[in-house]
Amino acid sequence: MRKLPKQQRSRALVESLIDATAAVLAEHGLDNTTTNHIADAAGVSVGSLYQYFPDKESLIEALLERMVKDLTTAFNFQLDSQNLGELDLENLARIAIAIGLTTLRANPLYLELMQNWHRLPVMGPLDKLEQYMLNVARLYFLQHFQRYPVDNLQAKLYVLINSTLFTLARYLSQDNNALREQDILNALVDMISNTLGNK
Amino acid sequence: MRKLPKQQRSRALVESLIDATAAVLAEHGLDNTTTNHIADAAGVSVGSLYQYFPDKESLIEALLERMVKDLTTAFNFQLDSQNLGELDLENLARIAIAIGLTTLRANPLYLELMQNWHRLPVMGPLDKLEQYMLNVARLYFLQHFQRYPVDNLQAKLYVLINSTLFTLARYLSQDNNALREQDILNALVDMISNTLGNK
Amino acid sequence: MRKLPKQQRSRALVESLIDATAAVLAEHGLDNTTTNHIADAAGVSVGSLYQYFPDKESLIEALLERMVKDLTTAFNFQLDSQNLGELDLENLARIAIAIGLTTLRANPLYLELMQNWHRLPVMGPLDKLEQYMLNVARLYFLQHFQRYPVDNLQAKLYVLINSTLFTLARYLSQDNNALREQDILNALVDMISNTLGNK
Amino acid sequence: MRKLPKQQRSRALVESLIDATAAVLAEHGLDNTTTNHIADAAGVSVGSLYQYFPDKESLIEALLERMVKDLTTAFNFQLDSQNLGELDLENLARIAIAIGLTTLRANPLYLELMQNWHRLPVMGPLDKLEQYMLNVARLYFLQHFQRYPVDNLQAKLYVLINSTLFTLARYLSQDNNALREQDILNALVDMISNTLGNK
DNA sequence: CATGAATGAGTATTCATTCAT
DNA sequence: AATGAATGAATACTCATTCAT
Repeated sequence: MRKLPKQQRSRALVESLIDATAAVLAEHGLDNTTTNHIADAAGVSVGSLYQYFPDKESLIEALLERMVKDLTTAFNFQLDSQNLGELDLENLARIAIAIGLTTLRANPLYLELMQNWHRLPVMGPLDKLEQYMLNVARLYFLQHFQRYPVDNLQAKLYVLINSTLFTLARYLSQDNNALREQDILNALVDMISNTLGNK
Repeated sequence: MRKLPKQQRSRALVESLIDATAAVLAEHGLDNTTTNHIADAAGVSVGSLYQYFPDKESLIEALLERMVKDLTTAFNFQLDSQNLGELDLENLARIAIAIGLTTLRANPLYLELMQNWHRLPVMGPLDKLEQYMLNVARLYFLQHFQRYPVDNLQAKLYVLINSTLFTLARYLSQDNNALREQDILNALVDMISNTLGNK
Repeated sequence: MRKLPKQQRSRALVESLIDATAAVLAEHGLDNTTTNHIADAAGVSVGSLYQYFPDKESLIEALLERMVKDLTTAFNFQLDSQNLGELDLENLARIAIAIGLTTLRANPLYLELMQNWHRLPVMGPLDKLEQYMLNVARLYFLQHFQRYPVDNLQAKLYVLINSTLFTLARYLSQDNNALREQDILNALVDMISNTLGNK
Repeated sequence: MRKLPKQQRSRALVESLIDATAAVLAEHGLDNTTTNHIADAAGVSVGSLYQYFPDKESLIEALLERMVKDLTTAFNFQLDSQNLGELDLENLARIAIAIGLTTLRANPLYLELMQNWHRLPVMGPLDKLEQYMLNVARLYFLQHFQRYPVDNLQAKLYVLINSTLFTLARYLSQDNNALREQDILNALVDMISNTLGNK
């Protein structure tokens, strides 16, 4: 019972450092993000920063990991609360993408992050997101094999998941967009359901 | 008549600097690519480098632009030589992707580049490639409107083109891949033809 | 009576900190010897370390002092046990040097220390060793004035003692040595007895 | 003829950087000697410093090397000008030591250096001095073998040379000295001639 | 136009030391 | 007395860019 405070403080510090990383990243841009800035923004000394993170990269990685975790948490929550398993492919895809967009939009930083994703020094966490999506998708198809028998499923899932993730990322990172989000959303959903759905 | 030599020299110098950028990038990695290295590799002084390129980024940008140009040239060549206009959607997609992969593989540097694409300081040229593909695709559909009437064409093309480009890029940038290239290719082609083709 | 335990603990802690300093020094090298490492190795917090030593230098100084104390203790022991006073100069020198080498060799750390002596931040304890040797030597000559009347005794002792100490230190700190220890020893003894002995 | 200026400038810069190293070392002490200070003192940018020296250590090494070179040059000069070969051992030793002291005293920095010699990060150049002295001594004995046949010559020279060098260094590095330089000098000469001279 | 020596702002990281608990 | 989390000053080194020759 008396151990919690210390661990809580540590945890809080770690979180606040990731927050600070996000804030500095958003304000100064990736190139002007220094460890000293981050420490300042977190109201902590640089020394403390290095007590919790081995180097600068790991901070950005942690930030990305948090985003991925937020996304998967949001998905899991919906998967549990609604009976997503009952939905058909099209609606599932639509809802999944909507959840993703909502989660990203909920935290302005994540949008900033998406706008700079191609300059981040680490992509590792993306692999996790890809994996998570692949697993969820595989599970879904295991349960609905009858309804949606698919050739070459593995490759198709890989292609569709990466397509969706990167297309959304690119769409969000382009400022002036002639295309409406609704149309993009529809196109993505079409793409997914047409590729996987049997006709 | 006396101006040409000079312009030719300029042009040759510019090319050799881009070559050098590519070589240094491939050999030393993005992080150890310095302007001095590039100038050395090109057999030129740094000063001269800055005579032709305003900064380091522009060198990499030029390199990317060249890649994009190689790609579009290859596409154009095939588009002209074969009667691609006669092909159905599926075969067109398959051939287009094959051309892209062939062109990238023809220059080992381009593969290196793809493996580091997410760390490049510039993405600009990608826009051009996207634009080019969009234009070609639009043209194709203009000519085959009858055969392939498509709702929401603009958005679908945007989504499909970006999906294809980034999925390929990611596929090429992942070293150990459980998926065979052939399967990826098929999945991409399926995705494209199913999304655009009327059923 | 109740005070002793506390003082004993203090004493034990001080010793264990010096031990730890020695161990860390030997294992990580002078440059990677940090106060935190030392505290860890001693199983104590850094705070406690600073309760007993004002700064890092003082730890190394204490270590050197211990070495000097070990040396003088060994000398004293032999001086008492044998009747060194009865020996002639040559044998005295030979035995003294042998005692020194034996003592240094008995503790592997001391050898490490000698190999880095020129990088140690403190030389202070050396003064004490020099003083001790000077005193012993002076005493010896006081007792044998008749046998060994020497001009300029003070300066000669200073020169010989420093010569012996530093030459041995340098010899021990050079890894690959073409010269055999025995020859060095003989040369040193010759040097001492020829310089001080009357002819 | 047109190449000289550039090389001369380089050479001058190198020299001035070594001078600056010496000056900063003397003024701020070894611990507060930073590469930026040195560059400032040399009236040069840090970047330039690193164009000529790979790291900080190499600067100090160069300084020591210069001192060693000054010493050997002074010795060589005297060896040539006077017929040192004709001198007897005692006078040779006396003159050699005097030359050393004179050379060191001629440049106040060298004295500073001697006072901090045990804190210098490099000892390399000392090896060269030792070697030089050994060579000179060996040559002398080759020519005077008849007059001075010596047992165990190699070891004795090693011992005497290191003894002399380090004793002088230590003497110069001790501020308050009860002993007069003259006495030290005599003691050293006695030590050398008695150890090597046959009686 | 070419050169390449010179620049110097910029930054990640360490570690001796302190002090609130 | 003990702890160890927090501190933050301090520093070697890099590299894009400039400009005198």
